[in-house]
Amino acid sequence: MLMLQDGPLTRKLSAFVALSGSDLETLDRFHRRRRCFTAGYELIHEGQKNQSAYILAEGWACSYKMLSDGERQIVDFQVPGDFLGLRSVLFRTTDHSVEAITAIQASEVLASDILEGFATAPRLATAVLWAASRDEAMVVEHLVNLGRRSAEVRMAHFLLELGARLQLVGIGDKTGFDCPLTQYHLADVLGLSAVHVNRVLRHLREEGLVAFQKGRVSFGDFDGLVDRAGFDTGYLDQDGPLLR
Amino acid sequence: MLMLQDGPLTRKLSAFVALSGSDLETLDRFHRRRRCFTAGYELIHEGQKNQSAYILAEGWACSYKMLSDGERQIVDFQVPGDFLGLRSVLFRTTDHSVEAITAIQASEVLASDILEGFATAPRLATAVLWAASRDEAMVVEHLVNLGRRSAEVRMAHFLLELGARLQLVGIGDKTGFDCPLTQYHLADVLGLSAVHVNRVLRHLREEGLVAFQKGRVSFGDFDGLVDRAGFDTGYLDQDGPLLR
DNA sequence: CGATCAGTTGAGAATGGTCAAATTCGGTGG
DNA sequence: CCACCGAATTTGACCATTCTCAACTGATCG
Repeated sequence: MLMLQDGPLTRKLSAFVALSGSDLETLDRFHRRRRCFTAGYELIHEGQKNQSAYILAEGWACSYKMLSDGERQIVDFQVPGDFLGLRSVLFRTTDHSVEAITAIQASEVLASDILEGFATAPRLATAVLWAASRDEAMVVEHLVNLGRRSAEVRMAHFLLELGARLQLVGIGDKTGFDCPLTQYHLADVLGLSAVHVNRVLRHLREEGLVAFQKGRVSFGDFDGLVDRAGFDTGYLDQDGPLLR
Repeated sequence: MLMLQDGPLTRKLSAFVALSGSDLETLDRFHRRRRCFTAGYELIHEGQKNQSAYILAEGWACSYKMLSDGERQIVDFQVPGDFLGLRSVLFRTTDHSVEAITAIQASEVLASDILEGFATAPRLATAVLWAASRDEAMVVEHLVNLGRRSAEVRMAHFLLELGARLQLVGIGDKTGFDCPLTQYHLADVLGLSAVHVNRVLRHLREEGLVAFQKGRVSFGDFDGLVDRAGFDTGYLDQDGPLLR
């Protein structure tokens, strides 16, 4: 038997579906085309056609849309173990862009890899669809965040969600996590100005709930923060998919 | 050959993929379990398990999440030809609720219907996946709407999107469409207060761009409204799916 | 040692929310 | 047909959150 990779994607999927040896081999074949990109590189461009997808192995990325007035709305961040542009590989054009936030390593996955892989490893297929469904649930939760929560609650909720995602792939724990985002990134994902992000962070820090400083998020009072945010992990830990 | 139904879903899917006779027969079998629900009935409840999905044939519905403080964020409205809870049928639990806005007629679709149907009619499968992908793109666009657009632009954008969707299923045209939504519905989808919704509507009406009155949306100056909203239909009319 | 970029802070302005009170409208019972 | 009810809409006054502009600090980097 081969030495199989044990990357963050494997770790994430295994938390929800018990993958067989053949599933793991198929998943391993997804990682043949390893690529490196520098921080700021735009991997996927809105409106472009016939893109490939990637599995992020190392570093952070974000998906976003630009508006005509030059403003940007970040839809979501991607951390190790996440897919980049999975939907753009199944449908010809993509409706948003994806760029690297840090220097990243990612495996390029072709549409044919996915289609063939799913045919031979149905259990893997359902696991990947589960992950895609979770991503969609997160987008919906962001929508609620933007529509109905105050800046401070929004920030608290966002940091908790990010923490939960990172724990799942073994990065960070209850005390906090390393985080390469700038306050401008937070502004663009939360629909706030960078100035207000700064004020909100200060307030949360002064209350001893979370500190966001020098590339690290430190939870000072985890339960207090959960309470403040009204954070319910329900949308993150769904049951496994239908086909067992 | 049977007399096949020609509902709004058929109409919508046919606009993007040429469905064969056998696709249409399979699609027809999705419509065997016709149900009626009164206005306000909650078809799908957040957190519930093993739900079925529905195809909306007549009337309007909305999907939403409630917050702990009693506020509501509507994620999207569903109009004839849309699926209700498609994702909740493939994954065990659903992360949001769906309720009927008007009295509605909908066909109940079981997970087994979908899986069997997709096996025998792959072209139909890709068409349905295309529709699901379009729905996802709309959620992302709503996210951008909430995060980065002013109340007035948000409203304009929303009404234009709704108009475009309804035209596709043959309800309404460039002059406007009938619309059973209250200003409270608009507030809950746009993340505004009902009072402010009213003010924004008055302003748009006074400028002659759109009127929202007595259950009808009338476009007074369609091009002017498109301009005001920065509306770009790109995310709605994607190309057909990969498999032709 | 400039230059640049992220972060920080203050002052004033604007967008949108809250509260409260009319007004309109569709239906419903008499 | 009319009176009445409740829901939806409309408007005004005031308030809160968040934005914008502008300046300043501190770190990093060539």
